[in-house]
Amino acid sequence: MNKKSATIYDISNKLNVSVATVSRALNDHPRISEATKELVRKTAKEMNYKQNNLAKALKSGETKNVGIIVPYINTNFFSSVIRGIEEELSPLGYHVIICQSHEDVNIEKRQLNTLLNAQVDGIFMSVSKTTTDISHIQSIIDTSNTPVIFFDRKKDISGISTVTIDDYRGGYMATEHLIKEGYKNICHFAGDLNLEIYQNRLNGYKQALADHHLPVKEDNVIFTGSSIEEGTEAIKKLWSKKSVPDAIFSSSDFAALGACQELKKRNIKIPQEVAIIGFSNEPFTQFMELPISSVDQTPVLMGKMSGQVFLESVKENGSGVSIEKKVVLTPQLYIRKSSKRK
Amino acid sequence: MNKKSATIYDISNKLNVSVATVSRALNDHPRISEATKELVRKTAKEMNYKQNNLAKALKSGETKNVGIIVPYINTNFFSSVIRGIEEELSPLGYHVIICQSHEDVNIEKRQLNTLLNAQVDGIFMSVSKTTTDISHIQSIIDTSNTPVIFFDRKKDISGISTVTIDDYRGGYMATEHLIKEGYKNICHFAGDLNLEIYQNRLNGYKQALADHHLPVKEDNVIFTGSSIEEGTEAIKKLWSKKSVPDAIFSSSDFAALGACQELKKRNIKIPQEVAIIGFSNEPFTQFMELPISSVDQTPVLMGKMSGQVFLESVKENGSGVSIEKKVVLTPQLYIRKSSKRK
DNA sequence: TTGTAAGCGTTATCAT
DNA sequence: ATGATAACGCTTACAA
Repeated sequence: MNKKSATIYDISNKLNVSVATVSRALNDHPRISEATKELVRKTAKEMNYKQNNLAKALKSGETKNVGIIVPYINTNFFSSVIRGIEEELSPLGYHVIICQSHEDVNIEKRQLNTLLNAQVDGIFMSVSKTTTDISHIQSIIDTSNTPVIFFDRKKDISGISTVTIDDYRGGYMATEHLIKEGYKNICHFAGDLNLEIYQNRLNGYKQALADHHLPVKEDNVIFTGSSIEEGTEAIKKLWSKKSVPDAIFSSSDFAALGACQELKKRNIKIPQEVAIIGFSNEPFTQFMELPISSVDQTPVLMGKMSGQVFLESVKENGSGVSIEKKVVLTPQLYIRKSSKRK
Repeated sequence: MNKKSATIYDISNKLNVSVATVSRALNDHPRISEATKELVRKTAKEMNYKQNNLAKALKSGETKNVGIIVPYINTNFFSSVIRGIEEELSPLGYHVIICQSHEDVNIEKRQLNTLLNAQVDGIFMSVSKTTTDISHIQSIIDTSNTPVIFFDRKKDISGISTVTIDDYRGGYMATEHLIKEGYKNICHFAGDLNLEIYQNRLNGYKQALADHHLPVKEDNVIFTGSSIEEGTEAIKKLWSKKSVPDAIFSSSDFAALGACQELKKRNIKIPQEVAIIGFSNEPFTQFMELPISSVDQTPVLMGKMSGQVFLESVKENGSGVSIEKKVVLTPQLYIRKSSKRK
């Protein structure tokens, strides 16, 4: 059995018509008689003909593939964004290629090149924590027509569209919620300020305090990563001081979880003595015996919007113009037991 | 600025050498002088030459893309398997294309065709719950050389390699653990028996009971899906009967969680009155205030092994032979508070 | 060591 | 309505 699939030449030979006719018939070209169309389609099916997309792509320049670069794929947030992109683009015949940067700017750089090399029609990315120099991304804009779309973790590069949530507002909402519940000495677990998202959450936190005439103490801002351990460490550090906070707004759900665990160990009651609210609305936050309040980033929607922005820029590319889009989604506050005193 | 990227013809023109020489120089062909190689490489860089992989793929028949079909991407298990595959294959220049079947055999069928159409070098898949008829998969084997690898949720098709965990053993281990902790009336939340994995877990459960001379009661097997709600429903059903179980082995962590919540509502103490153990070792199981025991499926390893099996079959394809591989991984028991009475 | 030219499977531009 | 042929960008057997 020969597993090499049939080409339009094979059909052309069998039917004694030219390849051009076969190609046109298969593409439902208007100036081909219905009779030959029918005949070609029939024999194509008989011969188990499969169109070679590679050849088509080589001609058209479109691969119908898009690339996505994320730090890691197996977190709820990123896999949900990917799901959104896939669901938006798949019905239009696009395929989604996934790459992980492992939070390493050098890998990110390599993945970017390899995607470009794979001739993708567009690239979606969330930059790594170690991405400070952005020349590798800038150069894509300068040297290729491949549209790049940042989602969530963006950098300011002219010509690149972005889809983000309003992290400032998320920080503001979370903090204001704590204030309204009567907490007065609210501290913040801040993330890596190299990323705008963490800067914005921090700024939202500060502004909410200021707007409600509460002092903004630099001592109340603890820099932590996104791990459980760093959450417990932060509590140890805070509780070694003279004055302890009565609420925590953490920019990471995992750090919030670590804080919960450490507070429990110290027999400190949540939310009576200390309130906690996290960020990302990771699935586990709602499953806990003491469910943790959190700010949802609507990741699937973020993916879908990113897909739409890409489609628009593909359309524009044809018409010569290219407009930079900035989509900002509204975060959703999920208030649970960990921050409800009233 | 012209963003159309340079080809080997452009280099060939500029240097007054043939395209063949350029191609060979770029591919480090042994019979090209070091001088010209150097020259070609230099000007290639200057002209910002990027190899067109499409053209290369059209010639070679290899796209260096592989496809993955999973029910959903945004669960810990599947995204972790994907991560494993990506990490194994990415260093060899492969790209990973993701598709979701949404547990629908018709979508699965379409995705399969579209991947084949995209000329992927291999396909990894975990079949959907609704996949009973497998002719669409069988036909790939018959009509193409594209290797297919099943992971986790497999079907018995000759010629297809599989990477799974020993679900039978997983079920046996979990049940035996409960028995050794002194539980005697153990029930099982079984999944959709259309999938082998759930059949095997059920069989492992039954055998463990039999081996320890405990009665296997059909009443103690409740069929549930993988949701929290179905877990709570199962408890309601069980506790409406005259005799209630003192332990639950759930084939799903989510159903186990639902059970925990419902038992707690009824003031039934875990693990004193009832023990619970789940399956999959979802992240949330360890974060809970009452951590749930579970059986880990080593998903990242499963992905890596799948990648290796694929690489082997690519190698074999060249040599004409094709050996069907069956990799079976050992599940890991994670014993936590929810099932420790002693 | 380097050049010529065919071929991978399509689509599109001319003709007819 | 259909055919001949060039082109997409690359690799490679055959020549020189």
